[in-house]
Amino acid sequence: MKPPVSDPSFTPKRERILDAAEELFARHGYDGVTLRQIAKKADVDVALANYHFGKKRDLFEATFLRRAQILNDVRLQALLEAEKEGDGTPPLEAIISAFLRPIQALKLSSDPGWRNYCALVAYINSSAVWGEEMMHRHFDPLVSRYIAALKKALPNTEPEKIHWCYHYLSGALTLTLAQTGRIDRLSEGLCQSTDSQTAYDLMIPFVAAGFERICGEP
Amino acid sequence: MKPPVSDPSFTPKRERILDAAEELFARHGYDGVTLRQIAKKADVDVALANYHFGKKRDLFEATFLRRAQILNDVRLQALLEAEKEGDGTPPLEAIISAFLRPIQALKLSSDPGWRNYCALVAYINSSAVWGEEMMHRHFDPLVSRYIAALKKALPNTEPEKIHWCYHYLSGALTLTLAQTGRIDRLSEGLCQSTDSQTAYDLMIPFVAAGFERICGEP
DNA sequence: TTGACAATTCAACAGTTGTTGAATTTTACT
DNA sequence: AGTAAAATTCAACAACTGTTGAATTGTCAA
Repeated sequence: MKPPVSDPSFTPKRERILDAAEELFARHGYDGVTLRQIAKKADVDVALANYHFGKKRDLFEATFLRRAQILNDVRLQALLEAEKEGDGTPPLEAIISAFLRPIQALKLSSDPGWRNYCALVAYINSSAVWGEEMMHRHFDPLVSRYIAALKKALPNTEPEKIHWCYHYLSGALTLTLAQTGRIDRLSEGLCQSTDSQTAYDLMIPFVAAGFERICGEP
Repeated sequence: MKPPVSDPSFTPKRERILDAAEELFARHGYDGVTLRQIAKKADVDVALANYHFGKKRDLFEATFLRRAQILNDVRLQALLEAEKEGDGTPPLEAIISAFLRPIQALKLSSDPGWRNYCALVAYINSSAVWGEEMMHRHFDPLVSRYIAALKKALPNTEPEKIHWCYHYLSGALTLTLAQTGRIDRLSEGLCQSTDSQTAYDLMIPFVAAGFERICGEP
């Protein structure tokens, strides 16, 4: 029962609560999950969630925050590397790759928890109740850096258009993260929601072409 | 208290329940809304929802179904018209327009209920629990016709790619319908979630360019 | 007016919810 | 070994949930 140096408040059961909450919140949303369901899945007493995290709302936020910083870090690193390679102004597709590839990498990583977390982010981003506040506080600071890079890569473009294009990108990504299984049904098994490789390989050029059309670059 | 000829089971309070359910379900999701909240907003007794619709789940489905047929109808008409103008094989952008413009038109219509309904569809489409089954049953039959038209407009393209491109289109549309207000914040007021005109004017060429890039047409 | 039937409300149920304070166990340090 | 603190469980609460059957009101044709 040794805590990792990084987190002094580490506890196995505490972590299991977060894992269970991640999975359940991602699938059923905030109101679709009870603390007892979470406790049962984590094989823990109900009261323990309150002891560690306080109110249900705080547990939800803690679940969201646990991996948010990691995601922001790998994304920032990808953006910085793209800017280094591009001498300060990387080409459009490199910026979009730096935005999407880190997510793909995390989903393909050994930790299966990232799949649930991605679905959780999709839920939050689609929700008018949670999305506006939480995404803004914890993701928009970095997203603003991507927007700035896009403005540099697409000069002479009204900022308004760049924001709308990012909005479409965000939508395509969000539905991909949600993994609702609808594309599987609609394509009659031809495509799979879980096929991250194809999903991101095609999303990047798709979105890049959209940006170029709207923002009038070659 | 005269029922419109079209619906023999019409009742003002019944309709008010649907209106209230539409607004609340769209914003807070299925589990985030109680029957008492709906009844209160509709200024009606709780038991009346059960009398008219049965279980809560049935009320949810009835709310979804009320406008689904209308949406499918106007969309089908738009697709047929595009096919007529294009001599059976309308160009790519005409198909995408036939898919998106009807929604824009409904949102700009006099009935403000369509705004709530669009957010409800966004919620359902983003949900792994509801999306797979309900969207498949009630929307995919028509969507398959759009897919077929896309295949005709983009011959020599692997169907897999067309399905993924439609998936990105669906994602961009879904986030637009959700109207979470995030683009307002991120753009610092430069763009508004409620600005359907710009949202769809830009979405159509954005998506068309994406299709062309992936499916290799001029 | 009466009588039927639909629409609506009233009252109440059994089960579940988030949350809390006290009791118990485990951990870590001397 | 002993002890204080942290971690965990136990037991219970008041409030709220969806749902139902009986009672009341409204509607409209005979």
